[in-house]
Amino acid sequence: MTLDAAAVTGWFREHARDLPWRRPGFSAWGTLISELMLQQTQVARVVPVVEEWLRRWPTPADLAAASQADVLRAWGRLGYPRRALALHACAAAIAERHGNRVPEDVDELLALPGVGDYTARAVAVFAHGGRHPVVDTNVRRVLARAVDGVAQPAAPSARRDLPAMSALLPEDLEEQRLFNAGMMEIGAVLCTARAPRCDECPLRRSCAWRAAGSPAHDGPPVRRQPRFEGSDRQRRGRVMAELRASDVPLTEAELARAVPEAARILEGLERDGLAARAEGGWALPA
DNA sequence: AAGCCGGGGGT
DNA sequence: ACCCCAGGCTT
Repeated sequence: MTLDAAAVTGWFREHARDLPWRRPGFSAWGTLISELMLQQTQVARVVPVVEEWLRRWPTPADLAAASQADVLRAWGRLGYPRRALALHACAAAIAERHGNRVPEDVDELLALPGVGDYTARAVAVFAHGGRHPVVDTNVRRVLARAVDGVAQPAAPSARRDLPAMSALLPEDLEEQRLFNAGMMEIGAVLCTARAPRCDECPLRRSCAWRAAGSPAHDGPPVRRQPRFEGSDRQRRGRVMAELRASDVPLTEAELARAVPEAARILEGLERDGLAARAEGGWALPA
C-alpha cells in the first residue's frame, strides 16, 4: 500500500470544513452549481453566491427560464463569466434531455458544457455517491508528494492521473467518497503549494516527500503566468462590470471612458456571447 | 502542448 | 509590489 486511505478518511471525518455543499440534503443540482463555481474561484467567495443561486433557481428548469443577463448579474464578480453561461446551458440541457435531474453517468456529465474530467467525476461522486477517481490540482499535488516524493506534480494527464487515483480508491462506497473529498481537502488546507503544514497532515508518517527531506522542485521552472494588471482579462472584467451595472445599453464611447480599448474588447465579448449589441450600444445578452 | 479566460488573497 | 492560484476549452 503506497498511501494510507484510512488515514485520509479518518482525518476528513474529523476535520472537514463545514461547507454548504457538504450539508446533508444538499441537492445534486446544488453540487453541479458549486463545482462549476469552484473551478477557479475560492471557497469563501463561492459560498454566498451558490446559496443565492439555489434560493433563486432551486432546479435546473428554474435557471433555464432565466435570461442570460440575469444569470450574468447573479454571477457577479466570481470571474470567468463564461462559466455562468455554461451553467445556464447545463440547466437547459438537463431540463430538456434529463428530466430536470442531474445525470449520474460520467459520460453524460462530460457532455454538458463547462463540465470536464474533474467536474464530471466530482458530481458523480459527491452528488450521487458513485465510485470514481476525482482528481483536481490539489489531489495531484498530494499524490506527487505522498506517493512519488516530489514537490510538484508533472503536467496534468488524465491518462495517468485517473488510474493513479483509481488504484488507491477504497472499495467501500462511503469510504471512497470520503477519500476523494479528503484528498482534496488535504491539498487545499494542509498540503498547499507553498508552506505546507506537514505537522498536521494525516499522511506525515508515510509521506515519501517528507521522508526524502521535502526536496524542492528540481524540474524545469514552473511557467510564469502573465500579469493581470494591464491585461485583456482585466479589461474584459471591467467592461463586464459596467454592463452588469447598467439597466440600459451603454454606448461604445461610454464604455471607452472606463476601458479605452472597449471597441476591441467588446468584439471578443460578443464572440463569447457575453455582450450583445443593443439599441444605441451594448448590453448583456438577453 | 500551449495559451486564453477574472479576480482576490497571501507574502 | 509582486507572486500564486486553477478547470475547461480552443488552437
